[in-house]
Amino acid sequence: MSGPAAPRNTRQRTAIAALLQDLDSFHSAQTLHGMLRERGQRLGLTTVYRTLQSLAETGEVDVMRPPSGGEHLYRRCGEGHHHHLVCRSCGATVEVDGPAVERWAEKVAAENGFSDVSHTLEIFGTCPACSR
Amino acid sequence: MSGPAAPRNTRQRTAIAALLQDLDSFHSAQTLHGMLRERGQRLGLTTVYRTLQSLAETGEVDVMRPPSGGEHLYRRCGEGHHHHLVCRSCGATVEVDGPAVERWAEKVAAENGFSDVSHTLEIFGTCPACSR
DNA sequence: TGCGTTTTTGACAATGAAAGTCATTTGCGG
DNA sequence: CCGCAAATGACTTTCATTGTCAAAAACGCA
Ligand SMILES: [Zn+2]
Ligand SMILES: [Zn+2]
Ligand SMILES: [Zn+2]
Ligand SMILES: [Zn+2]
Repeated sequence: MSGPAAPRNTRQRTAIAALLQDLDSFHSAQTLHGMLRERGQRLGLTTVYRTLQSLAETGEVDVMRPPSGGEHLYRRCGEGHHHHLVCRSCGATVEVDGPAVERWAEKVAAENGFSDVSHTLEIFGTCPACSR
Repeated sequence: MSGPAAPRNTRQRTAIAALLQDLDSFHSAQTLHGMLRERGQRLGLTTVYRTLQSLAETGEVDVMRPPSGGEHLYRRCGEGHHHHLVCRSCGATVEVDGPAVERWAEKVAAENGFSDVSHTLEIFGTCPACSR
């Protein structure tokens, strides 16, 4: 009956979590790994991949796949369901909520007899700083 | 001043377009290539990739990247902006419209000073046929 | 604090989708 | 039918991500 064993507190996992706390935009595993090395951390890229995956599974970080293609991007986000307004140029991200959208998605799915419904929604644009 | 030269009418391009007309769910380049070969068509995978990319650029097909990861999926869709309600199990797809969502996205972006706005939105679920 | 068990790590190899290469083929305008 | 630019495809390359497995580290317990 014991839940799914909590991950152990390793130096690497702690460093990754700490870095994500400091960042407010989405970054790839490779970029995060680079940042950590610059900070003097010694860890493997494989570990970064695995840890991000683990954090994503428990909902501690959000994952997004940019429509333009390329790597998966990760960001430490607030609790609960939300969406993102992301700057295409600098990655600056604003968490947004849309209760009406949530209801609309549920309704559309129900009308078509779909069950077990989820959705993805991201808004992209150029942020004020970048449009100068 | 001449527009961007129209693509030539090749046997391969015609076959790909024709196959997409017959299908109503999203499929990967590899899957489409396999289907075409089964139909007796002789063409290279590279050509399928290139043609799908070309069709996507002109908006003749929609591209989606499943959140679960994996290959890009393509589907011949109706004109104009719309979104998709997709069965996670069989890929069955319903095109859906949400004018209110469009306005909401615009408003959220405007409120945050973002310009040049676009968005992605897909709804996933289990279709009636698959939930039997 | 020392031990034993189990998880985590990381260097390296393997995978696989997608893009690049380039010689050959082919559509198409004249 | 000619000529040329675009398209094709077998092959190579790229590169994000996952698999492997021996060594290292965490943690419950004595
Ligand atoms: Zn988020
Ligand atoms: Zn939502
Ligand atoms: Zn289905
Ligand atoms: Zn829309």
